[in-house]
Amino acid sequence: MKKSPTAVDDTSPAKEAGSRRKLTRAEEVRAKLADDIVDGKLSPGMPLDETEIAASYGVSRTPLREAIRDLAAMGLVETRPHRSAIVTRPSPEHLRQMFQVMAELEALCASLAAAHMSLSERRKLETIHEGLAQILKENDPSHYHVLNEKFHAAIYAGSQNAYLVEITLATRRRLSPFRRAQFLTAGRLAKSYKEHDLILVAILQGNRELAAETMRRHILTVEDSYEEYAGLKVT
Amino acid sequence: MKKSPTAVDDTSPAKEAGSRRKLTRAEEVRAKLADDIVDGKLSPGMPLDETEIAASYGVSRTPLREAIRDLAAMGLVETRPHRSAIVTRPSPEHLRQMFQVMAELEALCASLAAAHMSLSERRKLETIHEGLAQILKENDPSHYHVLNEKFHAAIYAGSQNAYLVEITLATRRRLSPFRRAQFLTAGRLAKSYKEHDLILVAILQGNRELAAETMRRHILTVEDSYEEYAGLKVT
DNA sequence: GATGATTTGTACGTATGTATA
DNA sequence: ATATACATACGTACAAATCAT
Repeated sequence: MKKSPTAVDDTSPAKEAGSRRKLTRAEEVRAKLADDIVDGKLSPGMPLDETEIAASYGVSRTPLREAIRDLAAMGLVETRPHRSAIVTRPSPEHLRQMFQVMAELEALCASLAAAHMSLSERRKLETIHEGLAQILKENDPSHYHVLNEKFHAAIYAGSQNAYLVEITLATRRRLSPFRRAQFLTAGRLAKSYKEHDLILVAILQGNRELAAETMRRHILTVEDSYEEYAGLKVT
Repeated sequence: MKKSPTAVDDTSPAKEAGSRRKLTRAEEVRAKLADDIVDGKLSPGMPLDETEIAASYGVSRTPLREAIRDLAAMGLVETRPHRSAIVTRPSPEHLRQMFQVMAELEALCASLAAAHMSLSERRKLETIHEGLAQILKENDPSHYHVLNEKFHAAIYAGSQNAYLVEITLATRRRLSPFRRAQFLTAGRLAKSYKEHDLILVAILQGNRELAAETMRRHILTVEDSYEEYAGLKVT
């Protein structure tokens, strides 16, 4: 596991759990580029020169082009014929819309999880939450981020709906470049943990409405936090 | 407009409204393959031989491979390294999950539309609905289908959320191969129209909850209708 | 289980379209 | 506006992996 800490897994369209089959060059390059975009090493708006990048990864342009096409389908880059692909730079309005949908998707996950999560899944979620409490004490944003992803992923899985998990993760990945800074704003760590606590309780109680509502609020708070950091907020 | 009646538009990842720029070969082939899958000319499980299909379309394997990769990202085909891509054949369980998510996405669209639809959008929706009434009299399933798509698309647009529109349309496209037969079941046309009527009224009244609930029911009824037709239903 | 046939994955050269002087 | 430079789109050849016998 030498992936970057901020990497969102499941870069593949159709993914099997632990299958460690040999990757094609196109898949390798796609994974690397996706990570670089998700954790901000490639900034929104930046053009991706095929020849240049292919050379830098030591592959020909063919697999690189396939990788870029996948990234375009994921929404991470935008392509137009005969022009370089560029890292997606959504307008503030489009970003707002994506956060709104993200909030609803996660709320739906939470609601379904409250209804259908298995006992072992509930225990696992609690364990992750306790881990977050530990990290909170040490005030370590980067470690918090990793476990935070797991907390949310555990709730997605609890929905017992693979398709919902798929589109929720895909949306999360698209938003990742714009959520990175969230834990840098003052006191966000502690607030996030408290929100998680409310969500966890609601899910464990099997209260679907409450789970949905607390999760929705949690996500929209993340958006606020980003806007605050990025200086987009009017407030 | 010589596209097949059942074709779901917006095959492109990033689409501009009326931009009629010259398509690349990869885009042309992708559009054709997507249509063929969506309206069932290519059956789930069928392998797509690259050499064969490339020859049949008169293009080389390079653009064809790019097209297949896009289809894989859309979920219309499944690919595994060094194996032929096959038209996606979801399990009954996975199909159920997709319909569940579809119902929630459309319900969200309807809810947001009830809150935010513009006056001209409302009028357009009414016009479409009246067109459906006309077609209903003539009992013409194929024409009903075309306008039915427009009815739903109009509601998506009314949500004022481009990202929601994007993923809802994408989900609809993925489900299309499994919804084709819905209007063949007895009386489905008339029932569908009545459901639309309830949805329309709720939206025009600005009743978000009711709009969501009537839409959710409508979609799940479509699923039932498919299952009935496909013989999957236990009832 | 090994070997040949078949199909996919990759490299590279040329054609074509875009941007800029 | 025309031409030139440059990046992408596509075709073809070969390598590598799968499958069929």
